[in-house]
Amino acid sequence: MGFAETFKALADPGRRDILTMLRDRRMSAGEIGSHFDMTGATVSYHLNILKKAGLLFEEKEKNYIFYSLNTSIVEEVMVWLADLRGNTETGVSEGGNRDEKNKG
Amino acid sequence: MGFAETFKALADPGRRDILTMLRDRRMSAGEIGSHFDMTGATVSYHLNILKKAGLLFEEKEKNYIFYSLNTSIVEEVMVWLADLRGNTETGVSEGGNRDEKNKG
DNA sequence: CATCTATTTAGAAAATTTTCTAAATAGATT
DNA sequence: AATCTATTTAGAAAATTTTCTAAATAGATG
Repeated sequence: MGFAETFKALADPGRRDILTMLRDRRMSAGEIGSHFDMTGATVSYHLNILKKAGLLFEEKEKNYIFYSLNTSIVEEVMVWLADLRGNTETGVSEGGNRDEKNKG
Repeated sequence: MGFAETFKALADPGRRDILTMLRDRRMSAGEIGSHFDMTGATVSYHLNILKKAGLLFEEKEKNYIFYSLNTSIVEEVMVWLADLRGNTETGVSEGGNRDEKNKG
């Protein structure tokens, strides 16, 4: 894993659309692909990018493969961003901030 | 702006390091560059990517250019991710979720 | 004003990403 | 077992990103 892969995966608008589609329910690769003007092979490529980034779960059933969103990775990214921003609520820094700051 | 540019900017480890360096204080291009094994021109390229993504502020002083973090863009990304994850606290969807879900 | 310091811009090479077509895999159906 | 359906893998072409060197800009200083 690693944030590089995750942010890279999130950088593509089509891949973000895929994640949004999977927000509420799982979908097969084919159903996902039907929303795009792309080859199935290309959709498969994008699904693989998202999967390697840890953003998708995969379940094989019959000849289908169903994909769903891994929200825990989404949350990991949010935590990283929250630390970058600086923790405005608590006045306490989680990461590498060793100074007196964040008065609140 | 747009999320594509922002996520793409965040995808590079060096660029994330730059943002982390700027978490607490502004720094000049040269000071930023001194932390990396790269040409000044390359650092300038990365700073420009971050700036175009909306992640940096720029202040010119003397012959220096100081960069600092734009936390409001960081927060916009966090909001997008929070919506993707689904709003687990309130049970109310901000985005395109029109179903009964999120029991709490 | 010559020139030094800080930084960016230009242009090209190298590396990576994205896309396609064609072929491979694998389970389902006849 | 033949073949149909869903999806992935392979390999190559096209597009984009990253990096460098060299040159340009711009303000500061002797």
